[in-house]
Amino acid sequence: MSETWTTRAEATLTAAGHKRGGARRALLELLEGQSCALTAVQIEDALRRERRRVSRASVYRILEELERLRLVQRVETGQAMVRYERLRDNDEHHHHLVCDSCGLVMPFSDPALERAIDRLSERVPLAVVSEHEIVLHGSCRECAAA
Amino acid sequence: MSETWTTRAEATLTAAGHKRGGARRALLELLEGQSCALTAVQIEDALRRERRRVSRASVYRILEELERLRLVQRVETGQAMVRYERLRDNDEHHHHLVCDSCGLVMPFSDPALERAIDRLSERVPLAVVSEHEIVLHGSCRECAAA
DNA sequence: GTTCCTGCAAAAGATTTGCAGTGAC
DNA sequence: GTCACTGCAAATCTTTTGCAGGAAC
Repeated sequence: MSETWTTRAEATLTAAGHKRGGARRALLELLEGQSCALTAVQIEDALRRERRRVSRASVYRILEELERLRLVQRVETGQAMVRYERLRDNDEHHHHLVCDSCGLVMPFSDPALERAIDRLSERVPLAVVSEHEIVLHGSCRECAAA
Repeated sequence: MSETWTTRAEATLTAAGHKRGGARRALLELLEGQSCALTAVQIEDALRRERRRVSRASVYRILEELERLRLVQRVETGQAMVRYERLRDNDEHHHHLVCDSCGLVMPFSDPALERAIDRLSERVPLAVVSEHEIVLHGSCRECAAA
């Protein structure tokens, strides 16, 4: 990738008529470095740890706008809180495994599954399929051993 | 199917040490007849329409217990409210399509996709995969035409 | 100077819990 | 008689909104 996600995000935001802001900048940089989805509270805590305190309201407002611009994707894992992660290019697109005992969330990806979804998307009673989300629930190795 | 889901559910509940109760009975019968997932509020409203008023607290408590006993499955569609539906046999197992414009939720099923998930489940870093959930987002035909 | 950005506090929703009375076994 | 079931009201928790001051352009 010749440009980072953050760079692209800032360009998209500018094109959409947004000005720059410190809170949003901090949030973009945080999301850039994440390998998997975080909740709003986790994001707030992570930023606080970096001494870049951002109010919860701003976290939600920024995430909402990033989602609208298709820069961020919501992930629902059945844990009462929505998670967010940056929308990835196809080649690093992933889905999620959830351990229902301890709440651990892990990413996974599977080309065969993506192909099955792509083929399916043509045959389904939606005019447009813009996104898909797959979550596998179960027990992680640690919890299963316990 | 030689026994209904409701019959099986009541047997499971009895085996788990539960007594009978009117609210739960009404809820089981309602879920039996549904073709797709409902929110707790929709369940409460549907029961009220049948003159079988059940308090919201009971709806949630009953659904929670039914989920624990694997009689009901939660479905998250990114609409701020969790949906619930009875857990179906493999041959009527389905997933969900969501129209992000109007909120319509529709079921779909696809054997090829299920096979891909089954194969995948063997290779994934979870000791046990108990369930999976697939949601496709997009625009329904009506919203896309408008 | 105008419009966007942000934090704070309050509000809004969905879901859960405490308690007291009723009902099943 | 005991323990489960239920409704009501209150509490909890996540997410959203209103407002006022500050910053970007």
